[in-house]
Amino acid sequence: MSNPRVVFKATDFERPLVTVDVVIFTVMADQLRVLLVRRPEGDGEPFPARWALPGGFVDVDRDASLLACAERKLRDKTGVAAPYLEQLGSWGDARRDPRGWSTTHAYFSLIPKPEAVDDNATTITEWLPCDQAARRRLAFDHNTILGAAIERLRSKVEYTSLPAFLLPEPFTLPQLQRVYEVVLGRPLDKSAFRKRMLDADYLEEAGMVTGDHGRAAMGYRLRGRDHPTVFPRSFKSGE
Amino acid sequence: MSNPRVVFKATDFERPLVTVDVVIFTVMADQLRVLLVRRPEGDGEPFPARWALPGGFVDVDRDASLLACAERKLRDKTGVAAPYLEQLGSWGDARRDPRGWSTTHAYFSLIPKPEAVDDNATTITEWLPCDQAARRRLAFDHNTILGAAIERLRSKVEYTSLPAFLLPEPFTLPQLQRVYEVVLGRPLDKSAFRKRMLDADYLEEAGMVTGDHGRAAMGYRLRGRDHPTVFPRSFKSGE
DNA sequence: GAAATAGTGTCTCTCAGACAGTATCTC
DNA sequence: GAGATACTGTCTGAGAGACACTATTTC
Repeated sequence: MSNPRVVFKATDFERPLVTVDVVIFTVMADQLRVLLVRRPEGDGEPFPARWALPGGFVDVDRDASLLACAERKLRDKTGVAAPYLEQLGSWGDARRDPRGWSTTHAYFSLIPKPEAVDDNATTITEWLPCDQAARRRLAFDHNTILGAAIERLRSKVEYTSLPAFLLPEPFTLPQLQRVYEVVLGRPLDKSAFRKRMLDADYLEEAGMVTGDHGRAAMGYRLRGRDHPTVFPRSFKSGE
Repeated sequence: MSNPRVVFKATDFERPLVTVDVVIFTVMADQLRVLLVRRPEGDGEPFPARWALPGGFVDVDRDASLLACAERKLRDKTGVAAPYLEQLGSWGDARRDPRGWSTTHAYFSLIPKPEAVDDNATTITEWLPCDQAARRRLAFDHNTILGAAIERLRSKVEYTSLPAFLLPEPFTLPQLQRVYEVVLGRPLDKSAFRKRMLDADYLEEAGMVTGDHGRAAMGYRLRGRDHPTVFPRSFKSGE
């Protein structure tokens, strides 16, 4: 469908680069950790050998949508297929990537501690404690993105069931409370915690689980794995 | 910088289209309204003559960043330079634009009722009550985006000072309460409302304002126009 | 003074946190 | 039974909503 007149078409604009990055959190050894990958050192690669968030270009032939692209990248790096995956935001400007005006669509994901470190030989990856990762000088503007992800996570943990996605099912309430405490960085009252979790009615019993010592505990499963539950109030009013 | 070897460079990927759309809210005549623009009818234009959110392609030569691009589009359509502008999210897939795989970075903005409808002759615009706009069949996936914006706004109004950005300064507490009620679609208790607003300490007195009838009221200004204030709790616990 | 609007005081109920007590498991 | 962990009950204090009351303005 060629146009005989000389017309400036909107699609003739020079197009920015389009990428997707995923901030993947888990809890290992009572620490909140994030997955980083090492940038390749090939010719013309930006930020060679720097640590970065997993991500890359949208492939218009393979990816039906941005979300599908994020899912693909998550699957490639962790093997996890049905995680909690939420959009974090987008960043784009002329200078974040030396190859040109570029945009990234950042997602953030919560997964249970991966069984085996799915050692995809092509990339070097590392599960780094969040605070350490935030202090490293990452590639691109990934410090900004990671910072936003941590902030969003910490904030949402105050009033949502998000931490449940960091645990393998079934999990017990004490285990869940521990995860909340790890992410928030402060202890919570057991009684108040249990009241909130059970009143919210987002858990379903899944039989008793016996630990190493002490009394056995009830195991729970999420009632809906697609959306987190929002609690009516925050922990520690006002704080 | 040509490379003698035949190397597939990442930047050789086919690039999606990159656009920015802005959902601009205001309150007029005790109604929450959103700005829509009519799509042009030129040759090859998608969704000719349909209503759409204001937006368009990122111009890599003019726009330093996505935010700057959104600010430009807002300024062009409303003349407002320093509004409340927040990123809403991004959408992108192979089918939302007939011209090809496209992405949009959506922002949402709150502005006081514009003085004069800045009738930029080049585009037809309309301030449409939100609910009506949401029922129209808009161009692209703009119904989805508008829906997300309304949901985000309504949700944030429950626990933030966002509605203050919908009013010209100085405003009185009764005026502010009216805006809250308009956006939330339900009445609020005067006493509780005032306590919340004043306790949050985000307003600064700006002299008495006398209305048409009745007692004069204290006028207020926002202490910080950059970030909204988050209240410790929501209106109507739990609801 | 009446009408209209702005602003305050008080009561009550709910709910989250504190914390102590009870239950059940392993050794 | 001791130690460890899971779970529950009760008290208390803070805070939001309901609602009635007071204050200040115009006519």
